[in-house]
Amino acid sequence: MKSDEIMDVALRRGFIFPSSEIYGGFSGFYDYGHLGTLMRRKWEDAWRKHYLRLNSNFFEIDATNIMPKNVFVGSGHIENFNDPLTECGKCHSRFRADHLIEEFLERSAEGMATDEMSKLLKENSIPCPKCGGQLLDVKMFNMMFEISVGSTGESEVAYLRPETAQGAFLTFKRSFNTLRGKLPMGLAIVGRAYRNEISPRQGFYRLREFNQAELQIFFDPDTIEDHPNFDSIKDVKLRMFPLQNRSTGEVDDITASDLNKNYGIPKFYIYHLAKIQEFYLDKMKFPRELFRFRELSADERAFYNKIHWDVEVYTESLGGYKEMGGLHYRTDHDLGGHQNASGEKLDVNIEGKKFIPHVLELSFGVDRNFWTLLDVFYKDEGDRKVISLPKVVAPFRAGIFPLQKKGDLEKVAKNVYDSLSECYDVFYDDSGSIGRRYRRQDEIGTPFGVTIDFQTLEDNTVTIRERDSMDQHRVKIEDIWKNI
RNA sequence: GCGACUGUAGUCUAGUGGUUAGGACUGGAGCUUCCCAAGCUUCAAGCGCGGGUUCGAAUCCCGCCAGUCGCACCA
Repeated sequence: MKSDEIMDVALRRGFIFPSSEIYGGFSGFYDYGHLGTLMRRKWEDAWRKHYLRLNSNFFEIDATNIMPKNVFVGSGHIENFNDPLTECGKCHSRFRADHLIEEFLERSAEGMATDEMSKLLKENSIPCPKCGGQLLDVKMFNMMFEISVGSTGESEVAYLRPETAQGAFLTFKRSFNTLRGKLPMGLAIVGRAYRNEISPRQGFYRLREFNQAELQIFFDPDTIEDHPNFDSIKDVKLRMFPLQNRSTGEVDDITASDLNKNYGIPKFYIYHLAKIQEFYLDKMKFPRELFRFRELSADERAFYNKIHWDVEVYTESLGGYKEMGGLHYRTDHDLGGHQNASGEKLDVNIEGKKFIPHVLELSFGVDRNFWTLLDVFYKDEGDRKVISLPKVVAPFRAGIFPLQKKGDLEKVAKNVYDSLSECYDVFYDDSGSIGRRYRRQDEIGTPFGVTIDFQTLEDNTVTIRERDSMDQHRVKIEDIWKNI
């Protein structure tokens, strides 16, 4: 199994570890080791570089992970993240209690207390839809982690954020003012989010504590049909998997302008699809055929998302195309919801025009992207294992090797290491044969090896060895940086 | 959360009531002027956790934790 092989490398070399492992582990939680931390940071930096540069009015902010209950009343999470569940006493299947009541009694169960639902189930002898057995008491299952803030007694109910996005909506008013009232405005947050998954399967794919990179773009809905830079991407062929292709599984290459003309998707949305694809194909170097945008059906997407395509990458270890992120046109759902719940005016007034800005959300799961990079670029070539990570995300840019551990070689190698360390993460290794040291670096994705040998002492040149081709060439020490 | 199966160094694995728990790979130190996993010497590292049965438990029983699969869940 490929996921075992990747997990093997990840554990052995220090990408990720099960959390709290010496106490038996903790399902749905993982720690990042030294390589994983380097690599994730690089992915995040590449993400920042790519998306924040789309517009000079896009910035990163940082918000708290803990927020009071009312925030999630306003966001809708209290209502939508809180499912009343009942379990069959006989076959142990679980069902949404409110759905059963609505179905059997044909009455709304909205806002109904759990006690009342339990009573209704019992009084009307609503049976288990699967085996006819008796249903047990209704319990709320909340996907959010609830915590209490403050000393016991007067503590306030709060939650760990289930997505980073809310921070951008909550600071919208201040951010908009400090950025001097211009739209579009982008607020990015890269950070942790928490969801109390019932059963976090699939190893590293569904976590209870995870990292997100999200960009909320606030804009005037009247401008959605255009984007000032649309012409720059109008001929780009996008990898689209629309609903009507579900049965065939085929991905269509559709140019940006055709998407606009024939599919009626607004240019503002398409522009960002193109930039997302650029990130995956040009920056992350994923093979084109592994990438697609998947259109979600009305059932699959949240009611407030007017347009929603997921970003998917074919990930062998996870068994197919997997969601890496999504592009969500959320309209004024977020700011409108918070305006209603908080009583705070969140509309803007631009040259006499008053409106609540709409939101286009670019949302990515960092950990999933991290895992998928390992998956896509890992190869077992028989006599060596190699992860052909693109330079921008490889934990180390180069390994520095003195051919032998002899006085002068070591001294020169240390100097090379020190000077390259100024701009790159580099790794120094003087133990084992030179071949073994190359292989060690291949396995963690280091693109280059720099070897200091006896010739170096004569003419100041070193060997640069390239990871994927294993080719070597000599360059002067002062030219190394140009060659890696 | 339910059911089935599973858990021996970092990895793979031998061991079915009495073993100094064995091996391979990996890792560390050293030898070899060493450019693609050579070899030699040497060191380190393990029975998931907790109870119970027994004179004695990696081995049998129970609970927990974790993993895989199925069901449910995935706003």
